[in-house]
Amino acid sequence: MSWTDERIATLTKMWEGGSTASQIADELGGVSRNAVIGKAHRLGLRARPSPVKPNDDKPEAKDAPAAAAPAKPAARKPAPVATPAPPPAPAARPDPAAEADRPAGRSDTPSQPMPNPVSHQRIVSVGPGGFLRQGPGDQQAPIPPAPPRRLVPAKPSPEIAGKTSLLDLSDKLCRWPMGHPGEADFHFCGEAVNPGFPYCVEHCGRAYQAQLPRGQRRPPPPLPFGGPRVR
DNA sequence: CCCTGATTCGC
DNA sequence: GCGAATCAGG
Repeated sequence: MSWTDERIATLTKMWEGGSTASQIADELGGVSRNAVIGKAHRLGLRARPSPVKPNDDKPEAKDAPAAAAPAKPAARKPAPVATPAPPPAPAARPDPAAEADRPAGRSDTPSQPMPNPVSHQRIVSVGPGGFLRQGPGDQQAPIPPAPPRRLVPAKPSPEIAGKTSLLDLSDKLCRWPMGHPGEADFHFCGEAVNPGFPYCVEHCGRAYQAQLPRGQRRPPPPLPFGGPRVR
């Protein structure tokens, strides 16, 4: 397998989206987890919570910096090269620049068909309500809402009028979330449930989907990544 | 053991 | 450039 533009794009999106190298690997198919990691690094996509080497940098203070070089594993690295040239490396490098300059190179032809984001069913990473599932290490804003200073009887906003709110839910009404929590018009489906399920028939179709065996996932997947929120 | 990403190095 | 082998932390 070779790294085509599309495969690289998938890799990039999934990597930045927080998918693990393993997930990316068997999503792409034909490549190993190592291959994905190797490629990701070659692409310059690095920096993401690695289990190893959290990088503990507290060098100077009063220690001689010179004696820190040959620490331990000489078994693999011969490298007898005498290169005592420590470049000052003055330029600070802002990382975000690397990913911002991509629009030109893309093959975004108008013939690209991706008209129906609703019908995609990537089970791995999009949850009900359209949230992108991420690893625990990837949470960015742990504290979204500033708590109100005074509790007030939650006046129903105009947007929610007639909608099924949390308090309206019963085991007869579909609990499928519409919109996103925190938004003014967040509510629930409210249709009559599919008996025995928490959702109506339509949303049961969204909630319960067959999981294909690992190796058998569809090879050319419509990407969930970059795709709009499903609603 | 399993998982993870990082790194090295022969190809 | 590629990726298996290896390392190392969770």
